[in-house]
Amino acid sequence: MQDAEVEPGRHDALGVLDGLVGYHLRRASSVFASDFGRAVGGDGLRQVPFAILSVIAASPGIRQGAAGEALGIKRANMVVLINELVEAGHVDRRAAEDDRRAIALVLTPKGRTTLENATARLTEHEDELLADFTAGERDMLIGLIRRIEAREQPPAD
Amino acid sequence: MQDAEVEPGRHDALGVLDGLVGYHLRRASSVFASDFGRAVGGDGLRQVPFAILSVIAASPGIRQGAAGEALGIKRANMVVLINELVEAGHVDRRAAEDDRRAIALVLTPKGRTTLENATARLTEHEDELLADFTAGERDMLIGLIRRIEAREQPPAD
DNA sequence: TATTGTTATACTCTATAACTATA
DNA sequence: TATAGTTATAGAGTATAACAATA
Repeated sequence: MQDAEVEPGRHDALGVLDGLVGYHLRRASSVFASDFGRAVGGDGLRQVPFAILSVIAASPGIRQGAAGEALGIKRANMVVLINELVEAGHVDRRAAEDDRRAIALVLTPKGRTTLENATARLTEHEDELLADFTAGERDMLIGLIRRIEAREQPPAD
Repeated sequence: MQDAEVEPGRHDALGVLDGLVGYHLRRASSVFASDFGRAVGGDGLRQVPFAILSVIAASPGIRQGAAGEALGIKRANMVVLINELVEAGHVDRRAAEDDRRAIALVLTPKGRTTLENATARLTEHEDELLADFTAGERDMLIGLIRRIEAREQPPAD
């Protein structure tokens, strides 16, 4: 069994990288990120601001810090992102009732429609991207990914 | 069946986001990225340079452009990354034999040991991160992710 | 003292356009 | 003309440290 020369086409071109789950997750994530841009990027909506809109819609009046925590976004970075969403007319800041340091976030009507339209288009795009997945495979995929997410280590902060 | 009030703990805190595969891939990818830092970040090695080392090791003498293409890295960005790896003593540039415009990349002995050590530690870390996955589940995961990677759209460039 | 939000700043990755030298 | 590499630059996400206001 000699001359096992492998043509460096497709797989083995990556070397040890091909055996690492982290690398494949990174590339797959990038595929969805590009698709996100094709789906709603024309409206200037990006992944992170969209995620923030979704979290606020799910918990109206949520505090800025809690919203960031749900998404793994640091407080310092939330400030700029919320500023952007407020200036775009998607989010309103309100004073938190019980804590005068805190800020409660709510969606504006514009923010709600932006979220709804983007969600519809994103769902279409994801369905297309996963067109050759059976429902079972798709559930399996999400289930496996969720178990990885659960392994997240809390940041030192 | 009333009073189906859902406590906003864990899942529903994300809203529509929770139903999008792209979001979960992004977070899972981030979990592995953080773990990469814990595994080999102390040595100053990052995900992208590590990936480049792996590709060069798999195809010694590969051209700079081909290495970037295998990893989805644009030519302009490869320049800086290769500069960094050369200055770190991990990579040597050689003239391509048949094309005087091109550059052939090879690993130095130091680059090889860096790659080997990092790979060993990364494999350990991935095994730990995926400790509660059966071998079948792990194969299933990689298989599903690869099918997503295959959906990548070529950049306009 | 601890927490919420803020400012300033730096690093990494990615993207585009214009340039050179070779082909 | 087209391609391989380069330079310059900008955008986006993330990270840390220091600060003010409030708890």
